[in-house]
Amino acid sequence: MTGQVRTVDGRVAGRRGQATRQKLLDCLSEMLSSSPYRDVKVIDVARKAGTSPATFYQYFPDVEGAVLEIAEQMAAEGAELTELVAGRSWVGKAGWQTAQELVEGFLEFWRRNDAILRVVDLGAAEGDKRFYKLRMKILNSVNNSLSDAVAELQSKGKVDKDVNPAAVAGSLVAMLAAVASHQKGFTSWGVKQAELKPNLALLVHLGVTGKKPTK
Amino acid sequence: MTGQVRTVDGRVAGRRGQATRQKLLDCLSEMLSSSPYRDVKVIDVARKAGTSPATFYQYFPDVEGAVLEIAEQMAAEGAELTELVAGRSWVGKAGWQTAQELVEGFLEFWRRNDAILRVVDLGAAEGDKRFYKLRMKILNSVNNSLSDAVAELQSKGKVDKDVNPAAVAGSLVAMLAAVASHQKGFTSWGVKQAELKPNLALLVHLGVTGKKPTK
DNA sequence: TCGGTAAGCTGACGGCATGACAGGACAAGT
DNA sequence: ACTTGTCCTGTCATGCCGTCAGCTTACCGA
Repeated sequence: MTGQVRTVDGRVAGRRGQATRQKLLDCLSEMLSSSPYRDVKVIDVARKAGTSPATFYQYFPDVEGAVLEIAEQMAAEGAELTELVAGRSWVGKAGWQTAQELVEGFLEFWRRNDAILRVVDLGAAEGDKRFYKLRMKILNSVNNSLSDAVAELQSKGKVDKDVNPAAVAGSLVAMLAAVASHQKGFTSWGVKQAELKPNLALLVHLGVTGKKPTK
Repeated sequence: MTGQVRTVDGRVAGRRGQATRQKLLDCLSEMLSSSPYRDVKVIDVARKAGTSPATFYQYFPDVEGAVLEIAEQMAAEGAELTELVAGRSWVGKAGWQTAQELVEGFLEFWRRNDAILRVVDLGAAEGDKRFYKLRMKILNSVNNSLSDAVAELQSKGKVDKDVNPAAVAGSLVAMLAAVASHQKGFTSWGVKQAELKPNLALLVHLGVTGKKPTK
């Protein structure tokens, strides 16, 4: 089932090959963190991995292809985001707790993977379907959970009927992602990291429930 | 005062030179809309403008430099965003109106300039100070207005004291920008354009005032 | 009208990244 | 030792980058 790892020309990769491949991915990942996407060259990645450009092209069609691979791995790990929202309560003090933990976990995940997420975001915004589906895959768990929570509160009459749960959930998730990408930007608006989180949590809680949290 | 337009090697650009320069910028702008940022080459831009790569380098240090120029022009136009928020009321029906018009105007502005804004966003996220300041310049008017609005409501006791106006405003602006960049993404979550706007307006209103709008 | 001067443009070039291929090195089984 | 298939790299044609010298064009004052 788990499709074997293959080289570009169709051979199956053995133990050594997979190690090389992974090393290339790791080095690419590092490069993405330290220099602008536009300037990341195959030759640099290969050099850093102690191999040659030709080797890189044996495993990946181009830089973009390798980035997709890294992103795919990250998306798999991103399942951890599900735990932040699945089956949580959004009423009373527990609701405030849920919002806080969601914000905390989301920002942490984004910070840990910011370099690749930046590129995924760019690809998605440019309309590349592969990146775009990947972005959905990563955000889906959170998005669906939030959407369900809104829909449930709505069915109980606690949220207005003309609210579209998917739209609200998507917007909140987009907000979290954007703020995470530009965390540094906030400091120059005089907002400290620590202050940011509770305010974000407040917005999430307001968006989901329509009410201020009880703390 | 208005620093004369200069070539890279210090000459002042005359009428003809400025026209060429602008043509290059226009063509670059077009290219950014139609192909991924990473694949935009100087030679393509030059060809499209009916000139040679050497001419491009006469006016700009590199692609990034030219993009900054385009973004700068756009930031100047972006003053129109100020009108969406300056001196508006956030109470009662007028408040709902303000939120709606802000969302509408913001999305429109972003859609019109999405290609350059994508690149600015990327540059800012990568930590490039020039892009980062540019992004602030564009968003500042909206951000400051929202921040002021929250602070005012706060001083009247209508918003909790532990809310940080700048953090809330910044987060809302980031949300608007992110949603605008990924508008297409929402359609595959089953959310239509037309549905998106009122829900965004709702979130903005909730964030600023802490209350549901009266419609 | 006629230089003189500065603006404007380009051909050409060394340098480097890309992407493809064929062939050599290596490990594992027989 | 020999075979087989994996793994890596040297090499090469191609194409973009970024620079420079030098040519053309426009403007201006005498």
